[in-house]
Amino acid sequence: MAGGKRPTISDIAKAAGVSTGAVSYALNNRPGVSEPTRRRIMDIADRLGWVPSSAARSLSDGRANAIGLVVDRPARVIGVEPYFMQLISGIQVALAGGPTSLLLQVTDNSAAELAAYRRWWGERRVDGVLLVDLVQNDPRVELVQELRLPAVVLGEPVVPDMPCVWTDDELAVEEVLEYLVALGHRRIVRVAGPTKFVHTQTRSRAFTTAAARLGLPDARVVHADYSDEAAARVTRRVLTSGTPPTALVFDNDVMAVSALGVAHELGLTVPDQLSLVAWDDSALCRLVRPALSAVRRPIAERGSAAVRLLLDVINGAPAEQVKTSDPELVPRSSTAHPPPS
Amino acid sequence: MAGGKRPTISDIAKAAGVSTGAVSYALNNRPGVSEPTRRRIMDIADRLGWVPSSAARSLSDGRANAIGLVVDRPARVIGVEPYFMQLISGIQVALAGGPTSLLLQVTDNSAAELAAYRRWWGERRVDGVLLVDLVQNDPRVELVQELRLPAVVLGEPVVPDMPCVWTDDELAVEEVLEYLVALGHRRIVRVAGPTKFVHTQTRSRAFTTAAARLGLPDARVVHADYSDEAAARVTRRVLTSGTPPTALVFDNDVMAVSALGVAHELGLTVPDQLSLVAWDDSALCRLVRPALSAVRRPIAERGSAAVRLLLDVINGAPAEQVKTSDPELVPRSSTAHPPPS
DNA sequence: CGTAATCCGTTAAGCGCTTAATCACCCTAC
DNA sequence: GTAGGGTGATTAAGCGCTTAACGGATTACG
Repeated sequence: MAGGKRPTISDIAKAAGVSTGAVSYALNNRPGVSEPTRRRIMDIADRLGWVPSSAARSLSDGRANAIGLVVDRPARVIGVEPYFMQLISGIQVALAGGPTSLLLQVTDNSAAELAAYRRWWGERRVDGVLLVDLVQNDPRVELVQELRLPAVVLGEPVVPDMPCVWTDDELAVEEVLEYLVALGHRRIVRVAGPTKFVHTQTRSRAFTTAAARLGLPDARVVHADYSDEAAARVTRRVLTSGTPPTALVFDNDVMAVSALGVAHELGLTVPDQLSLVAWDDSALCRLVRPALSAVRRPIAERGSAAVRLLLDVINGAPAEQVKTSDPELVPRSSTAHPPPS
Repeated sequence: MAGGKRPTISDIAKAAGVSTGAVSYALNNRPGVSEPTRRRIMDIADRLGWVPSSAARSLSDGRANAIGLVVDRPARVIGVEPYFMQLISGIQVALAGGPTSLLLQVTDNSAAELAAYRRWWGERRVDGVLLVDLVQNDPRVELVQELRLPAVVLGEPVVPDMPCVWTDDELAVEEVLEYLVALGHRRIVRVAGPTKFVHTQTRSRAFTTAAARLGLPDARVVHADYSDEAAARVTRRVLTSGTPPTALVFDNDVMAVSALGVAHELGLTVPDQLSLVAWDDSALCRLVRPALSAVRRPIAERGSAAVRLLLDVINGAPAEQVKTSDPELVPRSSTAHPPPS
């Protein structure tokens, strides 16, 4: 309680009249001390407000009691996306109560991200890491395998033997397309995030496949970078093309909202003349007028599940591939029948 | 480079044919080794890919090389506010390159936040902490002082001897009011965040003072909790009262956007019949139609400055109170002359 | 030429904790 | 009566690094 001096196990040992070894056994609930002694030691420990020094513990047992997350998105974009904060709050839920802390780093390029993992590993600062936004042949995967650094991917199981937590996005893509088709749409364009991301590719593939199955020859995918500027540019181009689509599906909320502005500017009313669907539901989607129909994914759940899996993997569990609950389309006011053509 | 085995200084010592002490001196750029030896040692060190073990270093020099940030906002709200992510990205900028990492925790009640600080201190896991969202007689201030845990407040200098980084919100409040008055508004209501926060009080006080100075008897402050639901409720009440205001000033972007929806629902056009100003500018403000006039604060700058100050304080520097650059009003399309009454 | 100062390096203790090895007892079994 | 087997404790080594204290060799100086 008092400021400055932190009690150590040897303070406890002195107070209890036993060796530090006994204190350690007692405090860690291991055999080697009698019940009365254990009780006495524990009483003294929390009377003194003892908390184990993480450095000492790490040094001796090799565990950092921390996991790392690095988010590689330019500062410009990072503030905008609610995704990460929701993810982090999910992570915390799974971490709460336990001895493990979260180390966070935000970088603005992939090299810095790799360097961060390497440094954390070298410093023995983390027991494992979470990997988000996987790209094709992601160098991080190679790195963590080379370093034997336990890691869990937040995303589809594309790397064999790599534990991951994923959400069935294909299902959601199909649901969205079927929903739009049921409304009468035939010309649908998907405004995707950067091609490099695995999840972008997954969704695009699912989109193309489902479009073929549903007989939509005009369905296509265009790319932007998640920013509102790029989305506006792309949307404008698409909407002013020869035979413009009647529905757009976006890879995040910001781009969808941005498109709403573009539609307005072009004199297109949403949803009567143009339907819009956002991915990742958010306050943004709810608040905007018209409110955006969106695919809601269990983001916090992903975070929690990933942490639990990572902690297991750190403890030597086999590399599972965990699926979260399914995403669902939340229809709001940005989708309706297409105008009669 | 290779997986599994991390080199230690004694590996380096062996390779260089010197003692570990010499290696330590060389690697830390301290006197005690000759230039050639130092160079040889350093070469070997980075050929081996040596990185100091943070646990070992902490244990021996007492430094954790980490700072902590705990954000106490309910999960429901956290994802929505771009504030924290921007803050974090500012924090990272100041941390980049150095040996210090960021430990992040999200809690949903104040007791858990206190417990987190206490635990980090006990575990010697952090060298200092950042305090956000100060409240009146904040128990965290007492705690860090009692523990002698270096801390920097992100907010106004209300606690003497407590280092802080603040932004001149009063100035911004005045600017906003003067701007609205210049447009012709006389009935202005401020929709604030929770009263408990010091920054809420500061702005409210500034608002009341400036309103008096400008001769606005009807100016008043109502409170919500930063959420869109609460804001909608409050806004609806205010706008349907006897003599409704012609301009509203909000404490965050989400509430302002929410109000936009309410206005729409009540058949009030923005900005012609109602002017809206958001605090903290964001993509949300830019993207919404009409785009919201907003007060832009240098949030990332705050984060960077706070980290720099905290690192100084940890190194024994005196408790400065640093002011960031001033906030500025960014006028957009949500503010205009009030309707002729 | 003897002594002091300087330079470069080694030794060893210590940071707080874990844990294998050991030990001192007491109990039981044959 | 002694070998064997538990208990419940202590001892001590070790995790990787820092750093005060020490020491041997070289150089400077009166």
